[in-house]
Amino acid sequence: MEKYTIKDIAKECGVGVSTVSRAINNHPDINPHTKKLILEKIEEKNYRPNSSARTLKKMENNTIAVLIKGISNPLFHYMIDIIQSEVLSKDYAFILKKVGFDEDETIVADEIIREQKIKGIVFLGGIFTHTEERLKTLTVPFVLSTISPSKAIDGRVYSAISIDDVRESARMTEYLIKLNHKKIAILLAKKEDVSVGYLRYQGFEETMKKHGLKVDEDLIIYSEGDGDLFSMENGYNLTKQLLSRGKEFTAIFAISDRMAIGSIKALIEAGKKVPEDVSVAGFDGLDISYYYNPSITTIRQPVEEMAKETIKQLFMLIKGSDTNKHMIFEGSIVEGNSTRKIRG
Amino acid sequence: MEKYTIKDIAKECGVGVSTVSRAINNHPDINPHTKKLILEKIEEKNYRPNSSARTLKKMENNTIAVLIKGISNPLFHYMIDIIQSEVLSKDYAFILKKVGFDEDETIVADEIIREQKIKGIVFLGGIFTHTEERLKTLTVPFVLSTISPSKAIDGRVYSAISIDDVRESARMTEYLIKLNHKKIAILLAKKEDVSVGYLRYQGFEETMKKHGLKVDEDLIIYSEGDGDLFSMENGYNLTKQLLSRGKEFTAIFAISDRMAIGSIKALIEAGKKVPEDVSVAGFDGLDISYYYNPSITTIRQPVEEMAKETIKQLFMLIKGSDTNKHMIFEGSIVEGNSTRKIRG
DNA sequence: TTGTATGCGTTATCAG
DNA sequence: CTGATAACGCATACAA
Repeated sequence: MEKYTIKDIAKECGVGVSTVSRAINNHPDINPHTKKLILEKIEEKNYRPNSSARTLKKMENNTIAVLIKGISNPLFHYMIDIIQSEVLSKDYAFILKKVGFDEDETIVADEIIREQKIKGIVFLGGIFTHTEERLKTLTVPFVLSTISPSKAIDGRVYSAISIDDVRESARMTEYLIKLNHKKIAILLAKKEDVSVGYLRYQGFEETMKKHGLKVDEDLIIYSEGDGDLFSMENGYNLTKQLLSRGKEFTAIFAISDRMAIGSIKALIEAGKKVPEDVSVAGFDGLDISYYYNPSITTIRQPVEEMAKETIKQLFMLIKGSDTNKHMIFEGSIVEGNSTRKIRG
Repeated sequence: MEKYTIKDIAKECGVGVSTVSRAINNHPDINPHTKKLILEKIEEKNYRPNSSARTLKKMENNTIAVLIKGISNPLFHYMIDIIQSEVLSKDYAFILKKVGFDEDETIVADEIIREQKIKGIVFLGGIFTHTEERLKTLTVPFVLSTISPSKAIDGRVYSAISIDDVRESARMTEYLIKLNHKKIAILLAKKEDVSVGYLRYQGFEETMKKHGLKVDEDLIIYSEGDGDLFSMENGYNLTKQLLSRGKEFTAIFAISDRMAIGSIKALIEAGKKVPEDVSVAGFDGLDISYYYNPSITTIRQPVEEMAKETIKQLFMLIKGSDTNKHMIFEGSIVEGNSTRKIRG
């Protein structure tokens, strides 16, 4: 009972182990009758091949690992759902691994690759802090998903699925400006951030300038510390900081929906009404942005498509393609009740 | 480069493989000098032992698997965080596996056990639909976490960490009644539910009766269909159903915070104000219940403690304990602005 | 303190 | 179509 192996199956069926192996792995050259017999016995005894022995022998492991940075980001839940089912439908196993905000995911990836001989990796979330050197050490195909590429690194060494953060941020900024907002505060990630945070700021700044509007330094709020900077809590704290500066503003652009929620909370606590006194915009297009009160104006990321494309790209690489692609998806404004047109 | 094994290390160091193995596994009987030499070489070559070979040889895999049903439930994110770090701190590996709502997690567990020879399992979330028979097939220690035990099954065959859903639900009902609410609608899971959904209804019903209040059949809304019934979307739909019945009510008790959010959304859309026209209460104590507008009155589950206790129990079982425990944690009311006192 | 040899459960090769 | 047997990489009993 304790260990029940292929040998036991073979013995009980009166055949050799290789025959059993053939039955398990759907090899063509096996007598259908014997095969049926074996499979029935396997079913009866509830036998399952030892995966360690299997991967040891085959020196390959049909497994895709998803390394997720920020498991509390609801944006990823759909994606995981889709990715998992896509992976399983291709008869690959699926590993989900949470990476801490202070961990280097390439190191985690490297360990998994060496230890488990997996076939591919999806890096989900986090910001782009990888050096070209480190990316090159990854010996299996991988795709960066919802992680904006860095211009500093040769794009040919990695595949990425993302939106154009600069463009989408500009889109939102345009929208706010069209509503006559001129004094727009923005809640950002860390000052040193070179990824999502920086890109979204860039789109904001460009658009402001394009419209001849000045970006007031005092209305730019950077995050500090570690942990999940895109959280409600951080949005809440940043907004309190903003309010304490005493500067006038008519709109807040939070670079995530969750930050926007925290921001609205802080505003309400301070006795301000949204959108009557202040308009607040988010980014991501989470469900909660619709269900929040007021519903939040946001940029919707096409998560389903992005998840599917992530897997598609990954499998193309696994199947031998050697051209890394950077797929940029288009977001869209979802108008909520957290923003309003003010007098110009 | 492609495959770099313990043999290569041994060869390059001019020692035998067993010596290398001893160095890796911190065996006592090894010359410190040789050990240092070997470890340096390992570092230099970035060698990592093949985990398949390892577990195959040892026929054991120091791994804990968490099978999570409902990855979008934020309640679980903290727990996973804590569980993962607790597990890793004990030098066990950690596997996270998402189980679909329509999947039988005991079957998934069984597969992992047989294939991967893991040491223990945490079932996180979902409802208790396991038969005693199936639970007994599980050959490794496991703990049901945040899953309310079923009275129908001999408690000695499994360990469980949970709150007392009946008691906590009663607690919330008491609270609403104290605010003079008499016509309370309740949003539930499926009618056939024998787990969380049923237990929370039971606490509600008992408390209503205790106070001589009648439970109006028309104010009980059951969910239908599959998928995540505790979601915002479902709360939204159930509330629309409730409203369409045209019955009078002054409060809604949603059995999850997310349902409560959906519920409030539906009420607002219908032109009702929360809490002025209708009070809404949730259950779970998610962060969002604080950040929502209005903040939501809810029952806080002590997730940190529960997560820690889950792992503690699991490891006690792994270490040889054979007494299954059912730890019941106490929740607490968190008063928000979604409920108010009405005239008695 | 060290090296050699064996076997963990499986798949692949090759001879029947 | 089938069965014996050799690997896969590692840990360990045993010999040195």
